[in-house]
Amino acid sequence: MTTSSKSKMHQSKTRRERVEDREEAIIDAARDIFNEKSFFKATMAEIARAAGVADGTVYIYFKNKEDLARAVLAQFYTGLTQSAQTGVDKRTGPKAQIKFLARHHMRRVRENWRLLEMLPLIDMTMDTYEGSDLYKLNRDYVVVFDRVAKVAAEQGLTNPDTPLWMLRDIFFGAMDYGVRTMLLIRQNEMINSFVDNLVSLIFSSVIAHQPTGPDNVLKRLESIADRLENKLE
Amino acid sequence: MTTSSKSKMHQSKTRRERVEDREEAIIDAARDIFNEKSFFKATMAEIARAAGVADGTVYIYFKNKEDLARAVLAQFYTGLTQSAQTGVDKRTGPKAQIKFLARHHMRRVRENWRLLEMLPLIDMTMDTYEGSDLYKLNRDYVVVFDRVAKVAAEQGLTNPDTPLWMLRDIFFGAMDYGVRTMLLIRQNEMINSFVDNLVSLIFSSVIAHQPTGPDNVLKRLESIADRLENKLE
Amino acid sequence: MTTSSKSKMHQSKTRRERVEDREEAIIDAARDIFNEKSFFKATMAEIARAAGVADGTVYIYFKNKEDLARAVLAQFYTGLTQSAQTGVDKRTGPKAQIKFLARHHMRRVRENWRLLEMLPLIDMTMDTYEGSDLYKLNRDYVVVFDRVAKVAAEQGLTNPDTPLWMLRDIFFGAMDYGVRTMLLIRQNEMINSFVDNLVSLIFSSVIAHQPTGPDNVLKRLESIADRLENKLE
Amino acid sequence: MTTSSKSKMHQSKTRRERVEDREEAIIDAARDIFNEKSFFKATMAEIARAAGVADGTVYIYFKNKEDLARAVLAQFYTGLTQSAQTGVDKRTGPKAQIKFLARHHMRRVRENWRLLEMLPLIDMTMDTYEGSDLYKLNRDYVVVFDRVAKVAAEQGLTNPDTPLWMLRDIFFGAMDYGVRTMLLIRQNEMINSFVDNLVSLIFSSVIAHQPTGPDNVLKRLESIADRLENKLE
DNA sequence: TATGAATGAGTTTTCATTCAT
DNA sequence: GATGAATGAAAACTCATTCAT
Repeated sequence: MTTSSKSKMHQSKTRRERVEDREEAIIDAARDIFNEKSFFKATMAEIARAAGVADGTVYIYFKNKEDLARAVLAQFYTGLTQSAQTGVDKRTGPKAQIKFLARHHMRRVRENWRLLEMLPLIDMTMDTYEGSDLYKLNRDYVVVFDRVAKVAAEQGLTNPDTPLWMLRDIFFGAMDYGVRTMLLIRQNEMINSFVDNLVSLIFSSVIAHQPTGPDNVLKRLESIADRLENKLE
Repeated sequence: MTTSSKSKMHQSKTRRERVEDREEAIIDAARDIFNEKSFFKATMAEIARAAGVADGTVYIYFKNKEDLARAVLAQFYTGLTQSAQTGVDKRTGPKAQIKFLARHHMRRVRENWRLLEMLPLIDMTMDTYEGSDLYKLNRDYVVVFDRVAKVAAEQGLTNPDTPLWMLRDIFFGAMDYGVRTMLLIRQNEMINSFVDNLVSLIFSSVIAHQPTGPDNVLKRLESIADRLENKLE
Repeated sequence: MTTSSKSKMHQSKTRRERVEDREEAIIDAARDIFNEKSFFKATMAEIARAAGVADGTVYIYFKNKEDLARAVLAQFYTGLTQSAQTGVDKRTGPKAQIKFLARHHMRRVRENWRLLEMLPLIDMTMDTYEGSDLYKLNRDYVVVFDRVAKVAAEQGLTNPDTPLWMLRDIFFGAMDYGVRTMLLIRQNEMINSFVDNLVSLIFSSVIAHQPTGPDNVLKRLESIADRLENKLE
Repeated sequence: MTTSSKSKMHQSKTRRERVEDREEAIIDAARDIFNEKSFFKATMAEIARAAGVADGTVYIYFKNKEDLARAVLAQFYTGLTQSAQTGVDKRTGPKAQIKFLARHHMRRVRENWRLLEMLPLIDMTMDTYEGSDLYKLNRDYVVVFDRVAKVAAEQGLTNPDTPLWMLRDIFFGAMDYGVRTMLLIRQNEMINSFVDNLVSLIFSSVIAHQPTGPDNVLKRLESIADRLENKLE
């Protein structure tokens, strides 16, 4: 590569573009390696090799291994949010949208679960997770769900007693766990059935939600019984 | 522990007992360190120091670091299953039992979440997770839930369309995820509220078909009164 | 084990005998392990296990690993010398005796070559090899050859210009080397042919001056016939 | 090594040259340490220190300790073969050439005997010694002898009954053994005398090699006596 | 910017040896 | 004498990170 070629205006890539290409190549390579071997078993040399750059070059773009991992997760979440939102926009009605989100999430998690395991390893270390870039990106992602769930709630499709954040934890938690057991011991293609059940559960709670007088009393009595029982331990 | 069981009065412990104590001391120390620092950041030297033994001693009891981690998880699951079952036995009715299991699970996971993160690191490596000791212990634990959930299903308290294993994944998944978000950004003491919502979600799908009758609540209250009386004697 | 049983006169072994048995058992086990794995790859625990004693017991009989190795080699050389001398005594004429020694040596070395590799590892460390016990035992062994070779020289069967010690080095050196190449790349059963050639080389230099007379051969055959007759009685 | 080969005058070495220097420095250091302390007693840290590099640097050039030892032996054998062949080429006549080879070998072995002891430790481990690089290098070396010995045989200077490989084993075996006893208990400078005797032995065997009728009968009778005698044991 | 050789702290693991029982 | 659990010094090897070119 001669220096003269760099000065021409009609060259295909600007210096900035080339730099961005490199950065992306490194992130892509890191994502694959991290996802294949987990954060601790992956080595920087391996990642550099996969990216087609020298060991030292990685440190020009990323301060250290953890920083690189953060960038990988950031890229992952950004893409995830984007495709999630795009899919939601294409659909009508909260139920269809949530179903899409569920399927979309499970597929992506299934392909990248080892990547996602890095999150607590990396970010929880920092006392200041809230406020961190990664936290914000994760927030952006779940907001896609939140918006749809809010509409569902407004339409009376979900149980008004369950706060949104809890619904969200149940939604994502069930899927993350489900993906793992599917990977381990179940056929891979139960995602659709899993999603149907999960979504119908979330929506079904409201079907009969018409508390009457005696029901309320019973509920309160049950709650009292629970509390007494737990104290008995 | 009675002293009478020892053959010689002038020595507090037999050699065998001391060996067992040591093994337990090492497991205990390892559990604490693993839970504090995660598998990869914990060092064997650190664990040995915490257990009050020399570095080499750990290797008398455990073949290597992974083997030690396996023992830690085995001990954890065994205790978890035991206390779960004990708590279930003390309660009447699937709903109360499931509520107990949920609270119990969340409390334990909250204190040991980094420990539980070791599981995929260790056991997924083996191609034969099914059939591994750890798999069996985990199985034993979820079976406690399965039994209760089965009764609930038989009583028509849950949605008959949702298979048991899916209910299980939703149950445990929601909690594991919930614990994390609580640790990160929410007040620690939302567990009760979270559990109430999760359980009501699981049961709610049929709430209208077979409402909890006054009989059940009365029975539970009577049972609680009995136990309180016994305790106060 | 009660003390009373030790005081009885009719017991099969005296205390001293039992101690000697143990010592021998340890040496035997050590010999096998050393020969199988070499000095550095063999572990004391392994040897103790093979000998059927506890780790610490080995150190009652031998100061340390090197000391044990020395004892093993001493036992080996003692036996080697003994069987060499016995075989020589049974034969008549230097040539037959040397041939026997050669075959005997090669067979033993072939079975124990890794054992013999310990010698330089152990004894050369000491600046005072001459004067060491092992040196003396090795000396005793080669003396068996020396005596026969001296007779051969006196009978003019060997080249009078070659000093005895050189003949000895050639003799043993050729065999030790030959055994190795046989172990590595040649059929195991070339020993006889190798010996014939080596011995004929040593003797051949004078083959023309004093050809083996018919008398000698006749004498040997007569001696053999005698012994066969004795054996058949 | 000429300076003209470098592209820039102001730098003494190119990066590539420095890398090669380092590799050689490590091999040289390793050779010295291995030769002084033997494979197992030498430590990688010690070798690194002697080579003037950090511990980790050694592992850039050699996969592990065994690999380093292999490189040391390879370098040793390559040099040995080269100087042997050069010396042979300078001389005329098989006898003079063999004498040179003998002296050359003994001098080199005397300075490096502990190095050569590594060979069985390293290469015998591999089931496939034949075909290994080290085997080939060793082969190349003995071939220098083989070629000369073949000429000697063709000129009728050696006993035609002794196969070449046996002559080779006797030649090298006698010397390796001789070096050891010289190191241990004899004056160092007996090499020349040893070589003269060994070579004359190898060549003398043929002096009188003209088997006549009665001689053959005697030989056969002797062989029979041998066999009978060995059976008598 | 890019390179990749060099670094060296840090880790796991082994094993000869000791010593309380 | 016998035991075997405990010790802890070593040693091999790894890898994130740096820096001269």
